[in-house]
Amino acid sequence: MTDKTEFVAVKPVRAYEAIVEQIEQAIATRQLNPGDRLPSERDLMGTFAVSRATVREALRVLESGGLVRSRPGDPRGPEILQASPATLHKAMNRLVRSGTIKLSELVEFRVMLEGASCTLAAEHRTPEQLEVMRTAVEAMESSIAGGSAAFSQADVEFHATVWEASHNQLMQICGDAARGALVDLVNDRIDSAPDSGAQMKLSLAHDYEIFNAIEAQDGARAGQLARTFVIEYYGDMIEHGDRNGLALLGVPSE
Amino acid sequence: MTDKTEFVAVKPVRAYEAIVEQIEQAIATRQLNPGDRLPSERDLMGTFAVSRATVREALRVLESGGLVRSRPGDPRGPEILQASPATLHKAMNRLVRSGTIKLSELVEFRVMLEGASCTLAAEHRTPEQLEVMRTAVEAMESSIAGGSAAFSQADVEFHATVWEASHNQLMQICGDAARGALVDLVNDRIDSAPDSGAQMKLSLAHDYEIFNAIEAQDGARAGQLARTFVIEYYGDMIEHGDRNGLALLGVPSE
DNA sequence: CCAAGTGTACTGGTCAGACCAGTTGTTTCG
DNA sequence: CGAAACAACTGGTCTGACCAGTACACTTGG
Repeated sequence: MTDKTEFVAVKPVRAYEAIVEQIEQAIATRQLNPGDRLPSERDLMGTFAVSRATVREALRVLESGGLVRSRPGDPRGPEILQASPATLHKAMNRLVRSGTIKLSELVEFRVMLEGASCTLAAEHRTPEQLEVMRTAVEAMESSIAGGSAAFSQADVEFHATVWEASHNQLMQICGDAARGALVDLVNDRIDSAPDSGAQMKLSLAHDYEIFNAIEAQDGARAGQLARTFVIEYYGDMIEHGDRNGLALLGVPSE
Repeated sequence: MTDKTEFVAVKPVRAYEAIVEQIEQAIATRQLNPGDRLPSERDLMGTFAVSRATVREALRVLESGGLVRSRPGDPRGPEILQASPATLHKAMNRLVRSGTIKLSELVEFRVMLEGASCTLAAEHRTPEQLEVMRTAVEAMESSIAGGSAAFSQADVEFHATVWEASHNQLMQICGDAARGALVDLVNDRIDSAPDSGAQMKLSLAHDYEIFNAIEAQDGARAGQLARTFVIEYYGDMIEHGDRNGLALLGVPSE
C-alpha cells in the first residue's frame, strides 16, 4: 500500500495542544463519557509530565469547546460534559457576523431546515406535542395586542416544539443555531423596531396554517408552507442578486 | 422600560473569561480587524492587570476559537485572524459523532442537505465547477474496475464539488460533517466490506444522473434525484420503524 | 557604497513554587 | 444522634524565572 515515502508539511505542536488532542480523542472514542471525571490538575501534570500552567491551558481550551467543566473545590475533578450545541451556535453566529457567511446563505439554510422539520413533525408529532403547539399558537393570538416580547416568546415556543416533534435532534440543533444567528442579525439591522402589529398578524397566520397541516399530518403541505413563509419573511432583507437560489428551494418539485 | 427590578442568576466569571469576552467583543464590533495585532502578552498583563498565566489562558481560548494566532518571536504580537468555518466544522463534527444521534436522523439530515445543495448547485454552478464534476464522474467510471479506494475518492470529490457549487458554506460544512459521520458509522457496521462492484455501478449511475441535471440547470430534478438516491443507498440500514420520515422527505410535494 | 553576517532586544512556550477561596467528607462535640 | 468545626483536597491566580525562537537594526567585510 505504501507506494512512496510521502513527506508532509509539519507545524510545531505545543505541549498543551498535544494534551487537548489526547483528551479530545479519548472523548471521541468513548473512553471518557459524559459524567466521568478527569484527574485533578495536579495529577494531570504528573501523567502528562508538564507544568500545571500547561495543563490548565489545555483544560481552558477543552472548556471553551464545551467538552469539560472545571469547578473550584470539587475533589472529583473536572467533569466530562455531554456534547452541546452551544459551541456550534457560537461558531455559526461569529461566522455570520463576520460576513464570511452571507445572509442569503443563512436564510437558505433555514428554509431548508424549517421545511424538513415541519414535514417530519407532521409525521412524528405526538398528541402531547400537538397540544403544546396549539397552546403556543393561542398564546400568540392572545398576546398580539400586548407586548411583542410575549408574542415572540410564544412564537419561539411554537417553532421549538415543531423541531422537537420532528424527532430529529440534528435539525433541531441546526435550526436553533440558524434561528438564533438570524434574529441576532435582524435585530441589529432593524434595531429597536421589533415586530409591528402587521408583522405579528402575519406570523400568527403563518404559524396557524402550519399548525393545521401538522395536525392533519400532511407533511408535504407543512413543509411547503414553512418554506414559503420563511422566504416571505426574510426575502426582502436579501440582496436581489442572491434571491434566485431561495426561490428554487421554495418550490422543490412541481 | 424598567418595569421591575429583576434579579437574575449569576455565575462567577473568571478573570481569563472576562479578557476573552472583551477581546471577542472588540473583534465582533470591528474595533479589531483581521491582520491587526494584539499587544504582547507582557503588555496585555499590564492593561488587564492580571498575570501572564491568565493572559495566556485567555489567548489560548481565543486561539482555539480561531480568532487569533500567536507565533513565538513575532514582535508584532498575536494576530487577529479572518473568521473561518473551521471551528464550526469541528463543532458540527463533534456533535454528529457524539453518538446521541440516531442513524435515521443522520440520514434524514443528509437527504435534506444533499437535496438542497444539488438544487442550489444546479442554479449556481460555474462552468469550471461543472468541468470538475465531469472529470470526477469520469474518474469514477474509469476506476470502477480498479480499486474501490480510487473510486470512492472520486465520488467524494464529485460531491464536494457539488457542495462547493451550491455556494452555501453552511450546507457545505454540515453536509461534509454528516457525510463523514455517516461513512464512519457505516464502516463500523459493514466493516471491511467496502463498495462491491454492483454498489459502485449504482453510485456511478446516480452521480451521472445528478450531473446531467446540474448541467441542464434543472434544480428541482437534481434535488429530487439526490434525495431519492441517498434514501436508496442508506434506506436498508435503517430500522423499519424509523423509515417513514425518510420516505416523506424524499417526495416533498407531489 | 552595498551586501552579508552579527547582535540584541524582544516574542511566545514552559516551568517551578506559592497563596487564596472554595468545596467536600469526616470528625468531633453538644 | 444531629450539628458544628476541621482537614484535605480542589481550581483560580500570581510571581518570577529560563529557553528557543524571530525581527530588525547594526556592524563589518567586500
